[in-house]
Amino acid sequence: MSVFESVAPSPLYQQVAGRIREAIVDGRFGPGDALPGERELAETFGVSRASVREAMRQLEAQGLVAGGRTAQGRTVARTNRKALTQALTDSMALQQVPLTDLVELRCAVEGQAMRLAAAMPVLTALEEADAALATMRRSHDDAIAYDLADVAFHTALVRASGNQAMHAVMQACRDAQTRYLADALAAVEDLDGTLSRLTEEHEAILRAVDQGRGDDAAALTEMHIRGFYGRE
Amino acid sequence: MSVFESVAPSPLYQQVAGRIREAIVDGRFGPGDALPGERELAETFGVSRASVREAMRQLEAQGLVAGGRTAQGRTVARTNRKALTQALTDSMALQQVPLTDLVELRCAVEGQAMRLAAAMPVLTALEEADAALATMRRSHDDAIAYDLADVAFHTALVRASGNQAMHAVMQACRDAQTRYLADALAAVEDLDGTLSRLTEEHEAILRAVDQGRGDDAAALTEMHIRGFYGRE
DNA sequence: CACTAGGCTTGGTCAGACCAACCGTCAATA
DNA sequence: TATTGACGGTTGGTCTGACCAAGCCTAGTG
Repeated sequence: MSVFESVAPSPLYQQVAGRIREAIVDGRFGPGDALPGERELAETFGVSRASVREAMRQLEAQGLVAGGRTAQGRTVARTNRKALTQALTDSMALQQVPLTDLVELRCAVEGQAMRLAAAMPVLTALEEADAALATMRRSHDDAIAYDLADVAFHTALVRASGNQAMHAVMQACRDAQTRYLADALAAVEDLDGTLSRLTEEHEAILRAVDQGRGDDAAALTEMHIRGFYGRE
Repeated sequence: MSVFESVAPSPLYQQVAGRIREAIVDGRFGPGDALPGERELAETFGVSRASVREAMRQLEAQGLVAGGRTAQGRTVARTNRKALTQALTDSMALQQVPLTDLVELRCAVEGQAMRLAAAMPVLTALEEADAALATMRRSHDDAIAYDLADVAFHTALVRASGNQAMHAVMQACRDAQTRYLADALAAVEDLDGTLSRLTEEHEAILRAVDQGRGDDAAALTEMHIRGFYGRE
C-alpha cells in the first residue's frame, strides 16, 4: 500500500451507497424499516436519481436492502443470508474455495457448537432437532425431503448452542453445500441403507448433546460430516 | 413456494445481471478478461445503458466484476473474496452478534486452522506471520500499530492452513470485533506489559505451528483469544 | 355504509447528452 | 531517428427529464 491516500474521489454512487450502508449498519435504520424514496435520497445527497439507483443496486446485492418492491418504498433487509450464501456459492463456483475447505470449516464450527450446546442447550432448538429427526426417519425413500430435514437438524443443533455467529456461518456452509449433497446422494447405491445409517448418526449426536456429553457430540459430528463428504 | 413459476418478469437489470453472471460462472469469461463496454452490452441485450449499469453495480457488489476503472472497459474479477468477507461481516453486524459469540467462533475456527497449518503449512504465509511478529515487538508503545500487526499475524497463520473458507470467516470475525477492540484496550492498565505478554503468546503459537505441534498450537490460540477478549 | 374513480407516489426504464480520463495514432520537432 | 505533443475516439461516470405500471390514499358516489 502507498504512503499516500488516494486523491481521486470514489464514484458518487459508491459514496452514496457507503453513507446508506453506514446508516443501516449503525442501526439508524432498523431491519424492516422503510427507506426514503429514490427521489428524496437524490435530493438529500445532492446527486441524480441515477446515482442513487446504482447505489441501491449495490446495497441490494449486498443484502442490506430488501429486493422486494413493496409499494411504499424499499425496506431495510432483515437478513443478508441470501447474499452470504451467494458469495460462498460463487467462491466455490469460481474454484476459490474447494468443498474440502467447507467440510473442514463445518467440522470446526459444528464440533465446537455441539460442545456449547451440550453445556448450555437452548431447549426449544433441541425440540426442533428432534422433530427434524422424526421427519428423517419418515423420509428414507425421498432424498429431497431427507436433505431438507437434515439441514433443519444441523441448523437446529447449532442454534441450540446459542451462538449466532456460528449459526450464520453454518447456514452459509449448508446452503452452499446443498448442490453437492444432491450429487453425493445420487451416487449412492443403497439409498435406504445409507439414509438409515445417517439417521442413526444423527440420533447419536442428539443423544450426546442431550446428555451433556459435549466432546462425544463434537467427535460424532465431525465423523458424521467427514464421513459423508470426505472422500479425499 | 408456489406450484407455478412467477409470471411477472423480474426487472431488466436483474435479468441482465443474471445473464452476465452465468457467462462468468460458466467460464465464458475468465478472471481478468475484459467485458464488453456498457454501450455494447446495452445493444446486445436490447436495453438501455442505465439498466446495464445497474446490472454492473450488482455484479460489482457480488465480486464478480472488478471495481477498478481501467481505461479499457471493465474486467472480470479475479476473486470475490471481498464480497464474501463483506457478507459475513454484514451478517454479524446486522444480527448484532455479541462479542462472546465472536470469540467462540474464532476459537473454533482458528484452533482448527492451527492444526491444519501445523500439519501442512503454507510456507510463505509462515514467513508473513514472522514478519508481523517482528512488527509487534517494535510496537509495544503504539496500540494501533500493534493491532494492525496482530491482525496480520492471525490472518497469515490462518492462511497458512491453506483453507480459504476459514480465512474468510476469520477476517469477518476480526472486522466485526474491531468495534469492541477500543473497549478492550481501554480496560487495559499496563499497556506495555500486556502487549509484551501478547507477543510472547504469539511467539509460542508460531513456534508450535512451525514445529508441527498442531494440538498445542490450537490450545495456545484458544487461550490467547479468550485471554484477551474473554472476561465473561 | 360500501364502493369506485382519481390523483399521487414509487420503482423501473428509456433516450440523449456532457465530462474527464485514457488509448492509440500520427505528424511535428529536436 | 527518437522524442514529444496534439488529436480523435472510446470508456465509464453523471445528469436531466421524461414515461409507465402498480399500488396507496382519498374524496365523491351509489
